[in-house]
Amino acid sequence: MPARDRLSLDPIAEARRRWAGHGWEAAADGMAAVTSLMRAQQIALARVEAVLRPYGVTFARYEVLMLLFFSRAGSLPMAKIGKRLQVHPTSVTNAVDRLESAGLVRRTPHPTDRRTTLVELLPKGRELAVTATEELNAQVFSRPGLPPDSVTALVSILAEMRHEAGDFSGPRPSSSDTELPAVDHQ
Amino acid sequence: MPARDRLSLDPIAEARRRWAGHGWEAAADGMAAVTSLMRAQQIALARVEAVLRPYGVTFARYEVLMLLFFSRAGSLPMAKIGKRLQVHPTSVTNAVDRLESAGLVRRTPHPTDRRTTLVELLPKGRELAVTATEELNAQVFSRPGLPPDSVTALVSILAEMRHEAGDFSGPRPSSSDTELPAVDHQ
DNA sequence: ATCGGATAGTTGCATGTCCTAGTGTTTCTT
DNA sequence: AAGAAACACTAGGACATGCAACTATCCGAT
Repeated sequence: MPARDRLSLDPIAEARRRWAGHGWEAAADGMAAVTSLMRAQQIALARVEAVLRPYGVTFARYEVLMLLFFSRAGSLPMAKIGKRLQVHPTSVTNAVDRLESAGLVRRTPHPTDRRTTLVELLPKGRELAVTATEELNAQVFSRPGLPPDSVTALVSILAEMRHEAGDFSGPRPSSSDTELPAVDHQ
Repeated sequence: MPARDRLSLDPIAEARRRWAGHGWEAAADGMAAVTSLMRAQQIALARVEAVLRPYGVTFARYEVLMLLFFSRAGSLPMAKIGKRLQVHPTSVTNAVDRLESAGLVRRTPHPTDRRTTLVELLPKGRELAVTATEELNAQVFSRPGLPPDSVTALVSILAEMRHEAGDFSGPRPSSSDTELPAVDHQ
């Protein structure tokens, strides 16, 4: 994260004005939204990866680890990982390859379905998951650089957008859902 | 964009519940925000790149094109492009290399400062900028998959986040700023 | 006038992600 | 039993990012 010179004006606000000034008013807000999303993701990812780097995992691999961490048996089929994380099967293969090389997970055959291979979280991986998460929580997640209201509003709006894009079919979680007690359903 | 199976439940809402159920309440919302950001960006980027693909440019290169398009002289120094788009100098070199190969821009020496090279938008690049933008406006920016209120709220929240992260030092644009007429200032 | 630091841009290299396409195996469906 | 579908892997390419090293140029301070 190089300390780049900060600009005096918000470049996205400027771009939005230029869009509007060019007769593209109807699309100006959408353009600003998409561009903001790109930049904000970049910022968030950089913060997360900086914390994760000492542990030798990327965010993609950390997500795999956490998925296994929260799974009942501590293991999941490759395909299920891909679906839950919304990534390509090849990306799962790649991520698991590296996690396996690092001794954090292990591939084991599925007991009944011989097509599928299970990914099993090893003790070392479980330990790393906890440690890295506590570090992430402390350094990033518990201080996202926004007031709490904005954070929940952001989550809510993005959930709406993801739902609209077809990420999940169930009811769109409203912000009030986030206040409900944890219902354990598998 | 493969038509992946949509999940029944919002995976991020589930992860948030698990975080909370594990004693990590203070970080649960932040985790959900960061994860949502990642996924939403992926969705938005996929939509944009799908529109841009026929034109042979990526979003990164399209942004360079638009920056030049809106510049007074139709040309900018490399360094200025990097600062405005918040990307590394190497990324600018890379993007300009490809834009130049495609005959969309041209490198020219700076008249007074012989260190800097100017990137000049060529007619073909200007034409592509307009055409691609109109396509993007029609297919993505003018229908972001969110009600207008949510779009402006999103832009506002992300602006707050970017400002907090040090992206720009000026006043944080409030949502009301987006309603102001286009003031042309260079 | 010149020395040294800062700036501009490029290059090479490594890492990581995503995607397509093709392969082989296994399971499900009819 | 035959065909369709699902699962995982491999190879290869495109792309963005980041760091380090290098050259050339500019500019400020002595």
